[in-house]
Parts: sequence; C-alpha cells; structure tokens
Amino acid sequence: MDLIPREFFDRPSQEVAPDLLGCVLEHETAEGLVAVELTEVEAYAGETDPASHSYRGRTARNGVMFGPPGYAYVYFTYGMHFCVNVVCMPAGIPRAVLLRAGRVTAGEDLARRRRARWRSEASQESILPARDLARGPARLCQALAIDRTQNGLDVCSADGELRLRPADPGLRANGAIEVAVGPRVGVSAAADVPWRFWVAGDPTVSAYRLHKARVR
DNA sequence: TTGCCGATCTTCT
DNA sequence: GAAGATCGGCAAA
Repeated sequence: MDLIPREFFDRPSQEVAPDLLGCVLEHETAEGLVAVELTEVEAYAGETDPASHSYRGRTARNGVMFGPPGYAYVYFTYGMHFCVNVVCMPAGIPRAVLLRAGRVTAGEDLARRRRARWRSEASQESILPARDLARGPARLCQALAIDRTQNGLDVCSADGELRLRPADPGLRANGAIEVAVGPRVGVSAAADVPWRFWVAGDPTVSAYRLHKARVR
C-alpha cells in the first residue's frame, strides 16, 4: 500500500480536508499498529482565520504549521487532551487540517485498551461501542497513542511511525463517501465558516457542539 | 436527547 | 491571569 504523496498537502487546507475523508491514518508503536479511516476533518487557515492557532503568527507551539506540508502538528489542550493536524501549503504559509474522527480499521483491540478507562467493573469487558473509539479529535489521539512526541513527524514517510494512506479508490468511485459540510466544532471565532467536512451519515462522526465560554 | 459541569494545565496576553 | 480546535458524567426535560 502506498502513502499519500507530499504534493497532496501542498494546497489550501479547505481543499485538502474533504479529500482526506476515507484516507487512512496509522500509527505504529512497540505495542502494535492502529489505523483509522478518517470520517471527519476540519480546515484551518492562518492570518485570515481567527480560529486558527497561527492567526497571531508563529509561536513555540504552532511552529510546525509554518513548516513544509505533510507533517503532523500535535497540540495539547484543555489541560488533558491532544489533537492532530496535517500541515498544508509550502513552508512559511501556516495551514492545517484537524483530524477529528475516524473508524478503526486495524488494531481495534489495542485501541480499545488505550481507551480502557471505559470498562464495566464487573466483567472487565470494554463496554465502549466500536464507533466511539476514535469519535472526536482527542479520542482519535487516544486510540492511536498520539501525543507531544509525534509533533512534527512526517506522515509521508514509509519509515515513519505515523503514516497517511490514500482512500480506497473504490470507496470514492462508487459514491460510498458522500461529503457533508458545515461549521467547525467548538470554536468561538469564525464559527460560521463551513470548513468542517464529514462522511454523511457515518456513526463515527462526532456530535456538533457549539463553543461554550467557561466562567471561572 | 440536550445541556451543564468539572477536570486539568499549557499557552499567550 | 484567562481562555481553550475536549471529554465524560450526571441531571433535567
């Protein structure tokens, strides 16, 4: 199986995003391989997008977004969660696509163990439905064991531990992937921009949530 | 099924 | 010092 060529990512994130649906993200670790077929993504721009981490320029955190396309930008948020993006456009132009959800296609047992917090105490059997294993950006990272240490990895390298493979051509050809579009989830700024793309009707797509400002 | 709440800590103002 | 590209639990409807 081939990997997605770097040129695929060398264009605007809102063009790359819908084309990523059906593609397969896999992470190979000492524990084994877990792969997900992407069912939900969001595009983020740079200086023109107030919801983007790169809106206010380059910082220590978002540096990878300013690099060449085809690399993973992983960030930590809400004090406990990680999210993965794939960088788009040439170096110097900060664009990325957030990988929000997917369907586990390999290593389901391992993915389930990594999300093992959700078990029935009595049976020790996982009571988590398969569709919830990677249903949401932080859950997807949990299932694939993605954290800070994967930030900046090349997803176009066959030698890399984190890889992106093209969608099964059959899936798209026979219309099995119907792309739906809508506003992004959980963002307070530019909440009206329809840069969220998902596979219509797919149960692994996360629920839409309006951004809620928290009062402390 | 919807909606609020707390957890938890990094990043930037 | 405040807000955040979230998640899971629980109460209310």
